Amino acid sequence: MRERRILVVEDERTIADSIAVRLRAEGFTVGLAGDGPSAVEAARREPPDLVVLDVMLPGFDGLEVCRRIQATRPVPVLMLTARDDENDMLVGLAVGADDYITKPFSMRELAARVHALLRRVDRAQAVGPQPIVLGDLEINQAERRVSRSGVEAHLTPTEFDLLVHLAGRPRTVLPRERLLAEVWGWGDGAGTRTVDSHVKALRRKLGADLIRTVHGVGYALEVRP
Amino acid sequence: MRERRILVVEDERTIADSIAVRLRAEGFTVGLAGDGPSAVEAARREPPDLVVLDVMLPGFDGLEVCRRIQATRPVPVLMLTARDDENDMLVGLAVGADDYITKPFSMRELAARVHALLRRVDRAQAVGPQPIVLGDLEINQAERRVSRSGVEAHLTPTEFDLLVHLAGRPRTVLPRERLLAEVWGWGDGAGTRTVDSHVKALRRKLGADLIRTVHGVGYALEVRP
DNA sequence: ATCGATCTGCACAGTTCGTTCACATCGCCG
DNA sequence: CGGCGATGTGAACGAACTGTGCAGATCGAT
Repeated sequence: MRERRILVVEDERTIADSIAVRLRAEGFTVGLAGDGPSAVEAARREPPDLVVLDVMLPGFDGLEVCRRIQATRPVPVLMLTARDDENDMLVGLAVGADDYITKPFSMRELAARVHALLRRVDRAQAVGPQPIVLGDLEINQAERRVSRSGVEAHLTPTEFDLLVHLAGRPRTVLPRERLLAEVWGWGDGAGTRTVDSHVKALRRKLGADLIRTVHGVGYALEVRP
Repeated sequence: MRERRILVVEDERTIADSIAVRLRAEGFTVGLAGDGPSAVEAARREPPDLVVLDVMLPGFDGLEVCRRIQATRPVPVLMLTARDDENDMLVGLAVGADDYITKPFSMRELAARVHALLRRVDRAQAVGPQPIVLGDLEINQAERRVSRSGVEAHLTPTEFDLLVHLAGRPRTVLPRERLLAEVWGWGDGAGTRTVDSHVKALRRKLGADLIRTVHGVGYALEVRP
């Protein structure tokens, strides 16, 4: 994985340093900013993968920073709020923060939140072929392996591709034509039962309840814990 | 991308016009409302993609407007608040606003916020299109699932499409001919009882009080909390 | 070229769905 | 209150859709 850059926006030097030390120990590259304007400037100069942001800041406040940073490019934001200040939290989440943590907090907790946030974003962006986990279904794209409830199933190439496409939009009903277009690359496969055949194969190998058929439309992958 | 509709609710004519001009220049379709009731009416008639809402309004206040508009369909709301009135801002966010901006503000700033909000919403929808929520009725188009008061009902394709059309204009009476045209694509279905049959099926599956019949005209979907 | 695995499309069967019909009710209006 | 047209109701028929098994075609490896 490529290097991760985190921008820490915090005016209290002690806290800022503690955070920086801990995050560097976790393998991140850390940038620091002590006020609003320099935070925005830093974010623009070197776009971070995540921002740790104190709501109480000199210059203009953290919410404003959050908005301005998000204005140029969507980036996950972890907000630091005063204890019990539910207002800050509410407003923060409203203007685009993705998570928050109340002072005082432990560095261990902060690091955990940071990792969790990055993981969430990674999954959302589906950048790398990291294993997809949907309930009891596990799909390892890199190894082209699939298992359900820990039991591995042998899938043919087409079956695997079809499953991955269904898993890409879990629970969503995908019309046959769309599957034919995306998996098979057919512009028009009207009147073909090919999709059905492969769905049947998937059901036989992974369980009949995995794929829901929506009459007159198509199929959807169910997610069951 | 499809055309974006923005509803501006603002009683001061000068400000409203300035906003409209700017947003139109940005490529949006802009609707205007000068008071609470007409705002709610306008939102129902032509559901906007975003609402710019002044908290100070004649009729009933902006918060009430916000609640009523959101009651039918979740839509991002950008609130205009008086300077330093933190109460307005907090309450606004509590009732469903997604961002706020304090007067006075520049049109450039407003446009930036609008774009940022729409981007955020898009990102959220990329993960999963939000279900339509109308009172105790919930319609998930992507999954083609419908539930009322948390109880899921199995709908046939036609029933689902009909319901979605009715839900698109809640409380509005839709004539049979129009439903036949939009759902069935029939130019002329005079003398047919098809609509009635499917309405009956919907009532049986989702409750008799969901759809109101207007004698001699057609049907309307009711919204009850 | 041969073999095995896989893919595709078809025929058949079972199921679901849509439409219409006949009849019962309802609502409007004089 | 009585009649007429509109609507609710249940059943039934045919049409459309999907599940299933299978055979031929295709592809890649030996």
